[in-house]
Amino acid sequence: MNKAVDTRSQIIERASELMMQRGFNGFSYRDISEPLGVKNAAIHYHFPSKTDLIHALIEENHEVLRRKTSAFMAYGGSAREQLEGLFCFTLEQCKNGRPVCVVGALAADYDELPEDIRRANERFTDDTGKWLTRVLEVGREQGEFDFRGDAAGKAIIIAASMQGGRQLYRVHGEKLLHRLFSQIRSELGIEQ
Amino acid sequence: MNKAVDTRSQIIERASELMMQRGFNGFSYRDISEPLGVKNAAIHYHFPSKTDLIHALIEENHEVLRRKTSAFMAYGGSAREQLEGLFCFTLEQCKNGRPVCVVGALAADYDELPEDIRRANERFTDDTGKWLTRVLEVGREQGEFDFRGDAAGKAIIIAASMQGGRQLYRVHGEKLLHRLFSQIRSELGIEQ
DNA sequence: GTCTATATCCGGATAGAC
DNA sequence: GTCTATCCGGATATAGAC
Repeated sequence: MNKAVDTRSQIIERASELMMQRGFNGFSYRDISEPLGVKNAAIHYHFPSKTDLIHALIEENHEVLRRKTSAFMAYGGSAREQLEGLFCFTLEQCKNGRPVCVVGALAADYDELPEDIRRANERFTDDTGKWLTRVLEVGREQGEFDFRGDAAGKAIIIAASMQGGRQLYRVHGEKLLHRLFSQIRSELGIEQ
Repeated sequence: MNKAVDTRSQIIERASELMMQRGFNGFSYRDISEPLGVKNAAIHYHFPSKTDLIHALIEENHEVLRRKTSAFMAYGGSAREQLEGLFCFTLEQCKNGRPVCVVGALAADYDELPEDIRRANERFTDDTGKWLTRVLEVGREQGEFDFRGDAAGKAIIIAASMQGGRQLYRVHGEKLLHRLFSQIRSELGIEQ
């Protein structure tokens, strides 16, 4: 692993953090280069334009999600644990200064974004929705969850509320997220 | 109503639209002044700084919400109608190029915002939560809704999912919002 | 692969004329 | 109350040296 690879991944890491903190228009190249101890030109070398950087960043986040969820999809496991993992992940991200998820961070600028970024974003949310639907289905089959109706519909309201919850976290803090998680558990028939 | 008042309110109107479209950092004074046929300086006359403008904009939106909801709070009415009004309002806003609500638009930049704007935002979301909780309570009392547990918790998940739904609207379009609305209705025991 | 230096543009904001 | 003119800082991006 040479220096270039290292710088490249550090840029993506820092850019992800900034995106989730401040959105697409909320950070500059200096916010990345300064803490990394490199110059703006170094970023342009790895990613010619800002949209190239964003594209790489979405793919990277997608890849992380894939790794985290593939084990469950392939071999089965506790649905309850998967759900709590989602809650935990969301809470940790918020606490670590990443209160806006990638999709949310891009939402504000969506129609200015190039087509390929929109596609990448679409695939990302699609995969998340499918994973959550599967968790709900498996959880019901295994008797961990108790709910009626369409698992896909349930997945939509949960996924949407997690995104909205991140926004409300900013305004009302951690307590609100815990109340949201409690409500979701309660609606899945999980005694707490 | 003289010219100044008119310009002032037009600025707020246009700024609201831009905020909900692109977020705090996503628009400039030119985006406001050009379509209004005035110069940037005119905006600075009415609102010395950008945060002054944002503050006025939140208050204005809050006022609109207050007017829309006060009748229900004071005299009672159909809770179902109120809920459908919320759905309709959200969908119309999305379709009219306002896919991000004020809270969401500010979320990305929240910790850069001055204290008074944060307060205004807090009051806004508080009032929304209280209104929705009341709608759910009244709806259950009147037999329009059927759900168990805490109405405030239900309000949180619904409010959060509406905000998140707006973000997902960008990625997956109107169909997703309709599925979200259906799911909420179904979880409130409303036959469709 | 990373640097320095620079180009180009656009942002919010202010001063002062009308 | 709105204009013109201007300031100043910061943004993305490029050219060419090392």
